[in-house]
Amino acid sequence: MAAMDAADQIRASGYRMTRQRQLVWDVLHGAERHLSADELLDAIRDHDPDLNLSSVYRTLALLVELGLAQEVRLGDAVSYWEPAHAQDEDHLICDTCGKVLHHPSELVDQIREHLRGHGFEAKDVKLVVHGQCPECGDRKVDSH
Amino acid sequence: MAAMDAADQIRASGYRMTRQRQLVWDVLHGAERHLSADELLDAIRDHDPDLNLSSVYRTLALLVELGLAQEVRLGDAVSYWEPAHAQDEDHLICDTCGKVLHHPSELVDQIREHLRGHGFEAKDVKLVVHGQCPECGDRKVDSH
DNA sequence: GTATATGCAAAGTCTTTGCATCGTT
DNA sequence: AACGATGCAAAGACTTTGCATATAC
Repeated sequence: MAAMDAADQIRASGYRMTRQRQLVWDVLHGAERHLSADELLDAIRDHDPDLNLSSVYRTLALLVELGLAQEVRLGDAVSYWEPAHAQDEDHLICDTCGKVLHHPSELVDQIREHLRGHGFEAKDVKLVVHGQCPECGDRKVDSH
Repeated sequence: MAAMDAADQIRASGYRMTRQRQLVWDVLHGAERHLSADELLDAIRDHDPDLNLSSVYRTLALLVELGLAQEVRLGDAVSYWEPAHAQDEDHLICDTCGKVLHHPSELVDQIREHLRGHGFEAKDVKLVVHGQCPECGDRKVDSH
């Protein structure tokens, strides 16, 4: 059973596969960190100078509709985007180096269970943590 | 030691106390849920029809500067505002009744400790959970 | 060939800012 | 009286939309 790639899934859903959609998906999928629509456009223009920002937005909306991408709001005015991973509900943002980590752990499940114990049935959990990642923390001596 | 109210604190910080600032503070402080700048304005206009949206924004910025209010981003385009409580780092949003609860618990501390155990020093933790609150959950029978 | 996707420009939403006037100190 | 705060309108940042053209199927 060959895995369906994004192009297949787009076509299988009755949409057309275009150069622009492929570019957006490739860059989004290959990115190490979250990108805003604008940053995505910049990155794509290295490969192909002719792509419009509105196409980026329209493609992102399509990818979200198909469950291939998701929007992330980190607390700024802009939205960031990443390939969809249901488990990536937590975002650890290092304020020193700027990296955004996903914490591959049971943390979100723990939160869910904790809340269930208090009667709140959690459907969607979003955890955004600013702080200092292990690498950056190592370089800084504790204050006392 | 009499507690300093918002008006005192504004004056003590060298700012002037105005009708507009008082209104914003009163409504913000008395609100049961998070309000956007626009909603805040609507609520205030019940008391006083002459208040400009830009004054609302400017007052909110001032209150944040003084540590009296804080901005909350729940995942929409708009910002919401509430009186500052360091402990209110979690927002439980009921998708059925729309209420926003603060979970008065040790949950955020647990998250912090969990992450510390993994080497990430959390400074600012934001937890936004959509789901169903105890009251609304009770009214709905489990699917099997 | 036809219907969908794109590019461009215009509009929309939320927030901020410049400037003359008003109001607190 | 002086200087900070307000109202108004204009501009800014980010995103969406209308429409003619281009392109995938």
